[in-house]
Amino acid sequence: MYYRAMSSAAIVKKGKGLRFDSPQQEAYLNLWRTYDRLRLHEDELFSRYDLTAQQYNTLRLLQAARPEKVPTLALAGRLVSRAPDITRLLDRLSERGLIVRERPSDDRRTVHIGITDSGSELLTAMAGEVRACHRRQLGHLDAEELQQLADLLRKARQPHEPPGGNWR
Amino acid sequence: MYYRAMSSAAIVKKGKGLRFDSPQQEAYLNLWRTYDRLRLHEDELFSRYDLTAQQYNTLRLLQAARPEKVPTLALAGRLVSRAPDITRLLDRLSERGLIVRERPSDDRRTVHIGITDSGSELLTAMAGEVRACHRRQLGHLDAEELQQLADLLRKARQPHEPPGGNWR
DNA sequence: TGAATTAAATTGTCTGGACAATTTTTGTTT
DNA sequence: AAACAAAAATTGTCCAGACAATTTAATTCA
Repeated sequence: MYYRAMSSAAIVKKGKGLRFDSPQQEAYLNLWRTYDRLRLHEDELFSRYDLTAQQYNTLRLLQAARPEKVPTLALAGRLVSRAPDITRLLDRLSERGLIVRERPSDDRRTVHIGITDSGSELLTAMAGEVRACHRRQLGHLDAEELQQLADLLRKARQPHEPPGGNWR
Repeated sequence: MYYRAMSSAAIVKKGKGLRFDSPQQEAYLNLWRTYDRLRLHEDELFSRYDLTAQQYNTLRLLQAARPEKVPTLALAGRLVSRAPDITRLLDRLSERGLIVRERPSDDRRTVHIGITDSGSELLTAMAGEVRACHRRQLGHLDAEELQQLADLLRKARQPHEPPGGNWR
């Protein structure tokens, strides 16, 4: 009786810190906050190279696909974060000579994207700093914790991945 | 010898899926992707009420502080995501009558923010849907997994929290 | 074959986020 | 007390994200 009458907010209450309405909300807000905090490190690094995290990620995917080229839509599907603005993102990389676009004659609807030598060299030049950044972000967790975290995160988003997704 | 000569990328390689340069990168990219996927649910809900997640979070914090009012800077520090634009965020909420601003006469530098009845009513009206949203996001994890996830996330960001932070 | 449908990318437009610079008020120092 | 420094908020400006609408090309099918 008492329990049923209790507001749901009370369930997670203990001590006198911040409260959450449910364990799901607690997990989600922690996810948000943690992402936001760790992102600051990446942003600082990438902005020194005039890149956004999304742009770097794009270059990284193109590098992994090399020497193949990747259709725009396939690329968009593999990006970490949704990209309704993929065309202009590619415009910016293209203007700097980091990628090339090419319309195949057999299907002129699609555009295939490849990384240029200049793009590859940029990634190589950044590699050390990127690794150092990830160590600053999460170097204080041991191998088992990192594994657990990655596994839990995969499980958390698993129902929300599109059916034929390349993530997973 | 062989191990040292191996490229760091190879360490995480196995099978033929996507590769990561390091366990830290793997964890971080999973964090990013998972946040991005789960965020879509919230965004859909909040946008139906013409709110951003950040705005909703602001109202939620003000509600929790009620009937106290909260100085702008203290509010900014408790928000999930960094808010360099706090003034205009509050402008938008204020124009809709969801919050009130007040300049205390003893320190006219600060502005104290409070939620209005109208703001409270909005939160109440949304409460059910918000809970349902969180269940859709993470309802497939059991209590132990949610706890583990939240704990790991807290530990992951712990070195990156500001010293006197209200988050933690 | 020609019309309708679908696929893929691009463009227009608005809003919010980032960051530097500025204003207003208070505190401090000699 | 005047000058300077610090705190808090606001404003200006630029850029990326969201989302709808449009264009271009390929496929289907009647």
